[in-house]
Amino acid sequence: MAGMEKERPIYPIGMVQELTGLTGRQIRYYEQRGLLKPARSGGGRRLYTPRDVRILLEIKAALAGGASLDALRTRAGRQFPASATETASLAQPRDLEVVRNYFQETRGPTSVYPIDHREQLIETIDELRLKGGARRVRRGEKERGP
DNA sequence: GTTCTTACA
DNA sequence: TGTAAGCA
Repeated sequence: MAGMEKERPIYPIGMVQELTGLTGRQIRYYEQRGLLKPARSGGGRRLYTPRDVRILLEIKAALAGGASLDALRTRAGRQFPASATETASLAQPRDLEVVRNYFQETRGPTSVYPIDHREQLIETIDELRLKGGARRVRRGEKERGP
């Protein structure tokens, strides 16, 4: 069945860094914050599944869109990430373009990201942008950095 | 050589 | 978050 592929823990953190473009520090930090729980090898090494990689990419995109780790952690408690709609909803209306741009232009890291999911995400974002109207960023409002 | 934990700028 | 130290 679709979505029932084997998700064996196989990637060492170094590989995950290459796949996501995140630093080991960030990856471990997100785990510390409860967004991930990778398996461990006998020697204590972290082993990530393809799903873990997707989750990290979701986090990266959501964070770029202005979402907070706490907001993401709330979702993680259940079945993070879930859907494209949910990912898009994590971003602030004014930052939807940032998230959309990420999924639209990102190359390497998305080699492990389901293309259909990405396209669905972009469509969802476009819908939200239209529905939410062309809300503009208020001048003087605090910006979020990486 | 790679990853891990802890700690500090 | 980055980086360094000291291990496994």
